[in-house]
Amino acid sequence: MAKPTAPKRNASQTGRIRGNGGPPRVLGEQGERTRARLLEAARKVFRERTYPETRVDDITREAGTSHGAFYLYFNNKTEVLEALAAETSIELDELASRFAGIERGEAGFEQLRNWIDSFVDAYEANSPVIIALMMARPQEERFDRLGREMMNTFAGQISKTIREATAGGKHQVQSGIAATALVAMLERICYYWLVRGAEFDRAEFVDTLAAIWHRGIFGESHV
Amino acid sequence: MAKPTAPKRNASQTGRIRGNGGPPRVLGEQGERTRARLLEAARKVFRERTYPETRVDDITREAGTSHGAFYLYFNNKTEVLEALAAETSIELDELASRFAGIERGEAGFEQLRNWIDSFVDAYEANSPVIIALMMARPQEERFDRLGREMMNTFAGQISKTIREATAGGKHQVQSGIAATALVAMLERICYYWLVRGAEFDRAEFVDTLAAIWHRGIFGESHV
Amino acid sequence: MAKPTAPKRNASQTGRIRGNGGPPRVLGEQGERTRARLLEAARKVFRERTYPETRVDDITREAGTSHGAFYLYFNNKTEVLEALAAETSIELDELASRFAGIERGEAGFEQLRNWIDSFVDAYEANSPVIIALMMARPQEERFDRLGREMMNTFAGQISKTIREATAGGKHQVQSGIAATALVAMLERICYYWLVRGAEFDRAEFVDTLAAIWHRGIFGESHV
Amino acid sequence: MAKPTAPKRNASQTGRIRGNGGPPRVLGEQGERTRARLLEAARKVFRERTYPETRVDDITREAGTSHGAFYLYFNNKTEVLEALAAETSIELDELASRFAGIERGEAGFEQLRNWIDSFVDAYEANSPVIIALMMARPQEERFDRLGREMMNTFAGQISKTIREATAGGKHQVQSGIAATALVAMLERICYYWLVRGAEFDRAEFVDTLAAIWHRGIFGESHV
DNA sequence: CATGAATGAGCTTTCATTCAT
DNA sequence: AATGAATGAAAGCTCATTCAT
Repeated sequence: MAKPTAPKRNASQTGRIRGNGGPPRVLGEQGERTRARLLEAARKVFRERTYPETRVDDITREAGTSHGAFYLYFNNKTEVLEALAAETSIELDELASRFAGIERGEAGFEQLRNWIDSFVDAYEANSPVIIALMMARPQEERFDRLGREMMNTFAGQISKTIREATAGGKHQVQSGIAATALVAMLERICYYWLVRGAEFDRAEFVDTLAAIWHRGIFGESHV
Repeated sequence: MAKPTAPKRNASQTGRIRGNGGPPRVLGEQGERTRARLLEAARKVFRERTYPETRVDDITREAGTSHGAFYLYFNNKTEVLEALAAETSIELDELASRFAGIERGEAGFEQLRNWIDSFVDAYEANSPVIIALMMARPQEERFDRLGREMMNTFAGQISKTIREATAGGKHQVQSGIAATALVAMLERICYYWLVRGAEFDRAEFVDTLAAIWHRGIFGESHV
Repeated sequence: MAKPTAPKRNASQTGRIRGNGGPPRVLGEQGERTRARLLEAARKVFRERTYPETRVDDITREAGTSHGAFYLYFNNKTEVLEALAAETSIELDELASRFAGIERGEAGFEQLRNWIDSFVDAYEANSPVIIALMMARPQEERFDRLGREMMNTFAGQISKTIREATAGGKHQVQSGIAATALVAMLERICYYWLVRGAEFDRAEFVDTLAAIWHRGIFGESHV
Repeated sequence: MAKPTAPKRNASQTGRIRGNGGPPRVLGEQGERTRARLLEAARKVFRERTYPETRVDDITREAGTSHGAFYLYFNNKTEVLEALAAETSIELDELASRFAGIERGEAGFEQLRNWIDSFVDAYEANSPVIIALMMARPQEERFDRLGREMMNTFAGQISKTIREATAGGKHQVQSGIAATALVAMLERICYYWLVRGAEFDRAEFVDTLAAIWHRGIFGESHV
């Protein structure tokens, strides 16, 4: 009875909730629940399969919705990641801001250990998103940009502390590079540990990383 | 928008040339040349497009061969990467072995600078392979394993040096973790710099990284 | 890129309001208003997007109703067009009937001009419906039939006049074919002009068309 | 074995024959045959189902090839129509050029009959393409343009003849409008007759159309 | 050795229609 | 009378791999 429509390359400006044309359409309670279910499912399968490897069907299957429901709440797969990234971003920004107070000396070391401990938690909780953003190919502009921003926010905070700390010393360090390097190290080693399954002891892990950071920021090697 | 399927292949991944049952077909001179051309082409397009984003067609087009020729020399796409990885592996092993002699003190710092400088060169030359292996998902067993091996070889060497250097000092460092962390740092920051286009000055870059490594390996932060 | 499916509907296409079994639900005042709003919205978006390209959502969005409301008043998309076609049909029938009086000679030419002028107005007002019906594919039985009927009603009237007018003359004309041809011409050229944007001057347009009709109906070419 | 690739929105520049990036790839004999088979199949199913209603699968099924083969020769459905349109275009241009010699008077009437007879043949042979182009929605730029061009080429030729013929006479005709109108008439009435199945006698059809054209171009109605 | 045509599973996305509230 | 969430059958397109020549 219904006459099939000719497919259009340039998708019509339709879309009910995925507000391509109209206002972003406020979701009802049930809709909000489904959307949340989809996000949670996405987070889970991204973790299991990696973002690029995840199929929309993996998400809906996990969420227990129909395939079509997905496109009721997101225009495409990238949008889910963006939504999750927003949450992650807030969490990481907060973490970065807590770096501000890190001091020199023994007390600082203790603070660093705690901070790194928190980083590990945050990484574990957000790894699917962090990884996706950190591994974004330059072609994926959105994610590339998000990834850079995340890195910059983070490294920026560290950089400031390094700049303040680095009074003199023999082997000077460029604070921007050093900060980026330290963050990169933290991110990557968490990846090896938590994702790729390297076997480290958490206490040793935190201690060691804290030590390297401490030396990298405040210290100068004994000559 | 389509994910190509892996038509059930019972073929093993061994043979250097197709026909996995017989003895690894020996290549004539012309065959060797074609194979080399394909490898070089692969290296080039992997750099431009990333391994997972590269299509077999991209490689053959670059190599100027027919599409079918590819499967004359490789059983599948993964094998090309493996072949390239073998070359990379040798180069990196050699680099790692040169780490053995790194000493304490000022002289060691100089050695470190040179070594890191070499690392940067090696990274630049081999980035497509390194990245592919470092980003391999656990599901991709072959690459996952190769990546681990690469990392282990590398970190193992560093680890030994650290173990020897770390006599005492306040904040003890677990040499395995530290080594992995330092290598991870080096790999990742090269990625940001050389692949994702962060703007660092090479001299500063090398100096800063050398300093962090030096402190991380030999040093203890001033308290 | 997807063609929506017609989930098997056993429902007939009759009822003015859903629930095809019972008597055609009488609408309250509010219902009548909503239905009218939907019809008006449909007419508007059909004009902008073409009937087959219009999504039910486009209509409800324009009408400011919920998506579901649409199916409260129409069994499916085709029914809206049918409803609009009914209105158009009346208007065109009336126009066709006014053709009856067209006379021979100079006076008739003037009448023809006026009549064609009215046709242009009617076309402009009803183009979305006319186009949809005229372009209906044979598979779309309903529309195909409606389109034929519209054409027949129209051409029938013209045909009669031609039959009466064509006394003798050299090149005989089959009145049925001629009438259909003239109507087809009028419809199509209005389409080029008003829809596809050909640039014609209205006065010239009406004069020229009137002349061709006049010659076609009454005239014989000078030999 | 093969690692599925992440889908990319911006399709890679790949494509072997469909020369999206490289040179248009010359087809071998077999390829040429398959391409021809696909074109012929497309022409057939376009006729049965209408261009917009035709699915790529309909074409490949008819051609007896796999779905993928289609995309080996055409980038998408529109390209097939374009390819067919090129052939049609040549045929129609040739037909239009043959209009040049049409004369006044009785001889001209005979010429016109023959010409219209040829038009009917050409229409019958090319209806799927002609219809697709004539019904192209303004949004489909390519087809819209092709359709206009076709119409202009045609009407241009007629227009010239009308301009030359129209010496004086009472009811002046704007040659551009008249030409477009006559062509539109011819196209549409062929559509009703040959596609929508109106029942006309061919001889009468040709005679009647020729008469209307003759009067329209040369004649003036008897007053 | 080499070619290039062919295959087909599988992915993303669309939208008419249904239905619980 | 109205809402808006959910469904699911297609459609277009991609590309690793196979194979006849």
